[in-house]
Amino acid sequence: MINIKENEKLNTLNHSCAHLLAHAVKNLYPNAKFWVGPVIEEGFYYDIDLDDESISEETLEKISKEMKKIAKNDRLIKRIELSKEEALELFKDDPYKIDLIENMPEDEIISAYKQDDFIDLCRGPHVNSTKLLKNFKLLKVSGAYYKGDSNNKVLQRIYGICFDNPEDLEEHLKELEEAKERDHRKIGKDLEIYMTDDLVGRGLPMFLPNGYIIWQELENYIKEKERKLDYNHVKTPCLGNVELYKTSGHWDHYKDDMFPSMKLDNEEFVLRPMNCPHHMMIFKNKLHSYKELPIKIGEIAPDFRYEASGALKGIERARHFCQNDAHLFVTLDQIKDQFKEVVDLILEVYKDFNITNYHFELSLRDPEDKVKYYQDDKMWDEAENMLRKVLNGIGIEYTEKIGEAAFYGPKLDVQIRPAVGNEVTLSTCQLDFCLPQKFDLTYIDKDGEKKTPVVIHRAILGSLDRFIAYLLEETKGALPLWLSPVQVNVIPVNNKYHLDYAKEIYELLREKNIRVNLDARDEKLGYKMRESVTHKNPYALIIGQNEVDTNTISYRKYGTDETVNIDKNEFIDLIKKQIETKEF
RNA sequence: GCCGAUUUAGUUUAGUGGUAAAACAAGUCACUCGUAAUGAUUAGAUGUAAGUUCGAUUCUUACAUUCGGCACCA
Repeated sequence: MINIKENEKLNTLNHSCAHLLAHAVKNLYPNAKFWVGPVIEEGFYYDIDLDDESISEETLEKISKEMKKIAKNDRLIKRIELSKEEALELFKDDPYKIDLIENMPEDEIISAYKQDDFIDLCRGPHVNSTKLLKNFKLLKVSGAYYKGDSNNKVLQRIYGICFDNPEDLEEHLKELEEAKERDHRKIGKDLEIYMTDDLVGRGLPMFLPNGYIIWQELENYIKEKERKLDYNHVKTPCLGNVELYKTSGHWDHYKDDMFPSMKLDNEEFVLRPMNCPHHMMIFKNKLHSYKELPIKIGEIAPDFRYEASGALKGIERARHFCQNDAHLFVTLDQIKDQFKEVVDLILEVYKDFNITNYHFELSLRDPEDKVKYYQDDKMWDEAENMLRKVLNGIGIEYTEKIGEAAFYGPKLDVQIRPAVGNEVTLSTCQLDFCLPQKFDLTYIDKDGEKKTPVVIHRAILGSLDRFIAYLLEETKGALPLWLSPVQVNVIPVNNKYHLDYAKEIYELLREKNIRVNLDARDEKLGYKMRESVTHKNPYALIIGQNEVDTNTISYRKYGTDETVNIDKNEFIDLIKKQIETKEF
């Protein structure tokens, strides 16, 4: 997908198109006031204040027509330079522009661009005529909070994109349509991976047999990796006493995002939103020597969060999800190695799944934010610097994000972009000096003194739910053999003559623990082949007279159209090997 | 949660202020078939609750769902 922002030519074009949009809106809504209209990766948008009026998708058509009309008239786009004082005078009726201008440095030369009678404050640059702005499309309209703050007024945001020729525009629109086909919500429904139901509840997806096979394979896969690294897996309850979360600090920070508490007898419980406190208590269950550290406690743990209704998205973000969670209890000296071990594990897993389209973000606190973050500057500086050092040592590229840290510590996040929508975090690794203190965790050091361990929180597959969403989108539902719900689909050519032999093959594969389906329906081969392909079964076995006569099988691999005739056992060896190596 | 849209059969979609149309899937029957759809046939639907109306699936309102964004994301 093209990145408009980073393409110099298209960036300018889209920027000018945003002005064209504003111009058209001004013509149609003389009272409209304009906030900002930046270029983004996906094109451009403009935030507009229409008082109490809001723009519907129908209105978008009208605006689009008006834009075309202006563009056709070939207006010159002229740059005007102003002093701050002049700018304030020129835009005196527009509080949004005043806001922008007032935040500019005193001596800056302020520029504005004029086309016809429409003038807008802008740094530029722009194309020099509106006639170049022909190949655009207004994509969507939405509300957006002024300055991104949900306490502020909602402005109307219109998104669009502009190209310099109609072919590219059409190509882009086609790509957007194709992305919808890749959406895990569509694939998840088509391939019966998961379902939802209003009666069960909003944001509570249920994994169907196909989905749960993928789930179990992933669970086995990651647990095996973790066992090799001396993780110990535990199983803890999905709810906990409110006091547990008051102790950790989560209650103060997140109580509104948790399912409300339940009071019973003399206790008050909540469904747990994360697992750290439970694992802290497991560490605390007995006295530890420095010799035991690092202690690694892992769990495939179900969590519950009362996500805002607008945030829900299939199995990518739901109100119930299952984390591939672990907490590493380490000494100060071990942080570096253990953190590196986690990052290496992430990289190894990504290689196994052929995940290449991701980037690292180092999420730091915002030192100005005295509410969200646990207040201990020394602790934070120490943790953040240590992370930087480790990351630079490993030599991975990352971008620093201020104000994105957890309340208890900085973290390294791995971000990926789903088929539709915003970037999401897939994996995370967090450094925490805070919770061990709050829970008063200790170990006995070499010198016989009690010391507080440091905790590394980490999730490699993130949540299994989200990871499956990602896999479905990346593979378009054509999962690798080892993850496929049905690995081999056996199709007799003619039930009357070939069903017995097909059954024999079916049983043989089943005995070898291969997930096999026998399509014994009284249908034509073509019909059953078609279904095998639309269900994205990795292998279709064709069993007809040739195969019966020679005691062989014929297979067709998904994505190819050639049929291979092969000995039964040879075929079993072939796919067994593919499954074992987890070929992707 | 906010702004906007959305909701018709198991699924995908059509349509209407007066009997709701189709495809696929499902059932039955016939066909006995070599690599993406054999034919016939049967059954199956207007999210919920109010309102307007002689009459509402269609219009209005509320609620719910889903979608596109915004905000949020331990």
